Amino acid sequence: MTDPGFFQKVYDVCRLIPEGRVTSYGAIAKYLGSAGSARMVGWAMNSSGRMADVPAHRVVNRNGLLTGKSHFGDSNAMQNLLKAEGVKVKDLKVQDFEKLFWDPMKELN
DNA sequence: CCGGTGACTTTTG
DNA sequence: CCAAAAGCCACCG
Repeated sequence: MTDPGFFQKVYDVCRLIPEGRVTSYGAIAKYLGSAGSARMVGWAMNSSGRMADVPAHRVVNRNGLLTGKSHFGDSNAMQNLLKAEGVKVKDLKVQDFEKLFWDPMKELN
């Protein structure tokens, strides 16, 4: 709390993602000031389930591809969650990704 | 302090 | 077009 690490920030940003919107690991990493540590963002999500309930399904890779779906348990879980929020997903890929892309740098400033 | 690790990203072959 | 490698950096033991 007094010493928020990278992970803690990642959780916070993920929870700030509005429904029906998505973002990329790199964007979050960049927002945190550590561009290039995109992998750490994904890794943080891996622990997120144990430390905090984070909508990791709103975070996808740079192509809008649901790369992390494998960690949800079922391949359809992540895709299903996004669809439930109004995000169109096809073949584990976000449709209109550019339109639904939520940039913390821009939105949160 | 050091090494392993990883849900990324980009470049090369 | 598909496959592989490297660069990247923070957390954990």
